[in-house]
Amino acid sequence: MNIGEIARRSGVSRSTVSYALSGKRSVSEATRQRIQSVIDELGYRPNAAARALKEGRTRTLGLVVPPVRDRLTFMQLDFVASVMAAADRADLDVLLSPAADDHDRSFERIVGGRRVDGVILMEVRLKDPRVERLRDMGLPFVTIGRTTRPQDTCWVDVDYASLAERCTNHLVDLGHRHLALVNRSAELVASGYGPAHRAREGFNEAVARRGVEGFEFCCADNAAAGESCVQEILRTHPEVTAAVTVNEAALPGVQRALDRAGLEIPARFSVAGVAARYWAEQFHPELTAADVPAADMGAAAVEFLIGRIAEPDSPPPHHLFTPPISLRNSTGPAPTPR
Amino acid sequence: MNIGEIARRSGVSRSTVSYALSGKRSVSEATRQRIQSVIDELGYRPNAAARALKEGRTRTLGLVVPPVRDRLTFMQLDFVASVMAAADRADLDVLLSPAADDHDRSFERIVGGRRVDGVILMEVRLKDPRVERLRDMGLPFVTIGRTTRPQDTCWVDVDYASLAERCTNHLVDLGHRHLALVNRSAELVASGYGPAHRAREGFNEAVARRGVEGFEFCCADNAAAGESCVQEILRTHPEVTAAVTVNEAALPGVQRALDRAGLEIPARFSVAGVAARYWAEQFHPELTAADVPAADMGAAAVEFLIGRIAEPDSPPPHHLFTPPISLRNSTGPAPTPR
DNA sequence: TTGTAGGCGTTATCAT
DNA sequence: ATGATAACGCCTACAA
Repeated sequence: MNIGEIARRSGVSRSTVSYALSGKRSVSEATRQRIQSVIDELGYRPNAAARALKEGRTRTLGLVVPPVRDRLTFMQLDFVASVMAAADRADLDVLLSPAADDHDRSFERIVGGRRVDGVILMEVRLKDPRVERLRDMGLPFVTIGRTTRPQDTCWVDVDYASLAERCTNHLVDLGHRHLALVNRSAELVASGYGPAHRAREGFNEAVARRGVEGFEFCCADNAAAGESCVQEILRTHPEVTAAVTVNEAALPGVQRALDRAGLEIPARFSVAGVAARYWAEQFHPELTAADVPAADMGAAAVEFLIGRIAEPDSPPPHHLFTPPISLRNSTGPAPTPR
Repeated sequence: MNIGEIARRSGVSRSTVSYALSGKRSVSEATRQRIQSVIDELGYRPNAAARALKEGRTRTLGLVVPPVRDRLTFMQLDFVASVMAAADRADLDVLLSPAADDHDRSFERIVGGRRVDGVILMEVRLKDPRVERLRDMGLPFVTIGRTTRPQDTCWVDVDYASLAERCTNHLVDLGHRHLALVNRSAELVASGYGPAHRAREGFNEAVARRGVEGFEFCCADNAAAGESCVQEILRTHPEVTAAVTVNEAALPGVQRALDRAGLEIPARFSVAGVAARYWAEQFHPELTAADVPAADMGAAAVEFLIGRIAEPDSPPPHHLFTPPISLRNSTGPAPTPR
């Protein structure tokens, strides 16, 4: 079924059908209705490929997600969901691309084949070849997280440095003098993953300024790793009474390790951090944490991207989210040594 | 950058470039190399829309996911991830459509606009208008879950009836005489959601056959609902000593309610069910459960769909997954009444 | 108010 | 081994 067939059956030309549909020039009410009834009867829909070819745009957004080896974190999933929802509101489709770098076939197809009008790039690293590629292609894009040259790209990000710092300060204020940072995995740190680097900086900064002791531990994004990470903390640094965590996927393991060690939260051990609200509330007692506003970030990313598609040469906007730390029940005064 | 430009710079015709790329007719090694070097230099990629228009296929799969109000369950997420991975392996792109019924604009765009070669439909209901629509369109599709007329569609599903039955039998074998079923939400049941209906059937069947008492409780897909659901079970039926659950998202709440009621698992209360392995292992003690093989199901769905795209008139295959129940530590002998 | 015709970038048929 | 050309379905400038 194509526009020619509709035109034939309506007894008009193809252009009239096209205009009746787009409204870009006036069509007499009588013919408009006749055309519409034929369309309804046959269930005609314009072919998206033909339209894309002619118009030079696809009305589709690319969403580049980390390929699934370790499961996506809730934060990432919330983000995907909110991008979907925001795109849907704007009548845009979302094409998924599981790609960690610019050589992944999927990335190549979507970007090289001009399958999308713009791209949202999740989990960018400080130096990210995909960003270079998109820039070279002249394809509008928004990154989640910033690269090392944030001023000339469009991004949304979470201010991990300041959040880690504030969590640390909160714990020091409560009297804790020996703190651990449960960071993301060593691989992520090694690959130049911004949040991990900035969480470290913020933690180290706060620890130094307040004159207390801080130990950083890298931890893979899963519960088992969280459990063994906390076990290691307790073994190697028994004096530690509080932890800052930016690793939400490790939280259930953190919980379990503390439970098993008989360290009641927050009486004997305090935990504060950054997490999707879901995980914070899943923690027991509920976690004092900065709730990453993944939904807002997804909506902002889509909004930015739509703007850049419309005006590619406008200065790229960005937004650094610094959500407040919700005081819940996982932090308390440092236990008095006995 | 288009094929004409490559042809011009290589000093050949467009068709030669096309054939050099596709290999569908022989091209002399010399010209092939010349063309290739021009392509490499300019970074040319065939335009996907033009190709789709000409070839009549998009090399894209549509994945229809439930729109995000309640968060997607892990099972669903695993499924999305595995579809992505399987599609990627087959060099197919995935277009996302958040749609609960056939009138959702996103569904309409993707299906009506022929944006995809085939569709994977998640969370189908027993009677699902999207299925009718796809059938009418003649677009190949695979459903996750079966409708009431499973023989003439292509699907993969989990055998909830038999799994619920087997969990129930296991608990009865252990001496439990008063059991509860923690089912999915009342809305899902009302809307004709297959797994919820079939879990109920399997549970009722087993309970009747074994001559024990069974109570069904509907429960929304989140932890809070799980907690209040268990509280209600304990309040209204204090004689219940075991629960069968098909609601993985409720598990953390189930756990919390039992903990708070002081009912040790499995000494005082047993739980068995169906869940993504992740949740089963997250439970404490680990949950005796049938682990839904979401990854296998996603891969199978993609495989089926590719087959149907290739041969739309072949008899539609389907596969009912009946994963074994992994005996873990959440089930034990019924407590002796005191 | 409506029709005609060209072109978007590809692939493939028919020539050479 | 290669080239010219028509078609895929749509949109829109130009003409009437």
